[in-house]
Amino acid sequence: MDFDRNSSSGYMTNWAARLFARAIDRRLKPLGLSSAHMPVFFALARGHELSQRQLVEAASVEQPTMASTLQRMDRDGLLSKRPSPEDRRSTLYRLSEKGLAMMDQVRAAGHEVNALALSGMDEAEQTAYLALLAKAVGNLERDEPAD
Amino acid sequence: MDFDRNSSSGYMTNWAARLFARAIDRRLKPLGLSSAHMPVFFALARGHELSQRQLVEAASVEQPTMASTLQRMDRDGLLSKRPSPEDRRSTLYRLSEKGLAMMDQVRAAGHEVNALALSGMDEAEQTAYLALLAKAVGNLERDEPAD
DNA sequence: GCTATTTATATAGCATGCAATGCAATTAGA
DNA sequence: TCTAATTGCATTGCATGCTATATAAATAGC
Repeated sequence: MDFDRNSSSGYMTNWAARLFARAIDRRLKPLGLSSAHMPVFFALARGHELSQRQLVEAASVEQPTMASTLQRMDRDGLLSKRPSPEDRRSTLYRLSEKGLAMMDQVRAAGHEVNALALSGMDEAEQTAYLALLAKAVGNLERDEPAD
Repeated sequence: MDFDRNSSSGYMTNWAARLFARAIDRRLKPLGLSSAHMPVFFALARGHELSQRQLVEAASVEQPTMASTLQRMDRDGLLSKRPSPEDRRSTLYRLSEKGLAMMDQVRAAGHEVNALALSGMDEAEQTAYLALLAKAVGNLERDEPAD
């Protein structure tokens, strides 16, 4: 029996994730933004100020990934930084005026794509979709090497 | 109301997909393989010979993505190529002996990670997981620009 | 048969993500 | 207080994925 991609949860999850990212990217591209910026935007909503470490937690990506995302966002004028007054190793990040001005559109793109992806599912199915993903995430996290 | 990542289907799908890939990569790394190789392996199972175009279809990635995946696999001795006798633009790919010898382990890694991710779900939930992903994929594909 | 279109692939350039490593500042333990 | 461990971050190097573009071969329309 061959491996049928449509019966592989890993393959289907990966495929859906790439389509999600592309759908977001098409909508945010006119703003010079992309899907990787979204967790940073939401974490820094309403003027919140966070360290790189806190942003790593918020986005569940590895530290070097967040480091380069922040570098690009800073390069593009989306962020404002200052050294942490508490810890000389650490930098605190906020959204710049330019970044804050894009928040509504970022939020709208997220809602639009989520709604599109879930269209045709009833309330129970949408809830199940999130619950099953959360279950898979929990299962797979137990396979991750200890922190 | 803030954006809660656990309530965003896009965020959760992306997160699960990254965990899937990492779980696969940890298992295949000793073989010098990774998750991106899997759809190529399965498409070329049992000595099947396919063009780049057919592999693009099988993996649902864009053509330049498949081109560089095949380049790396060829570099690593996993493939055997020959010009298509039918079409002078096209190259046909097969798994090399070395590649074929890894097939069982690739398959095992796939099954193991799928089983892990779905553990704790009953039969109906596992079916629902795949069906809901398929639904989301279908919805998001309708958002893709015309081919 | 000749031109226009389509198709198969290649390439450039970039973003995103990872593991591995190194360094400096902080904290814990004796 | 002094050393050892931990923590926060930067950097390197690479794979994977995308869009945009180019080129050659094949096909279609006339």
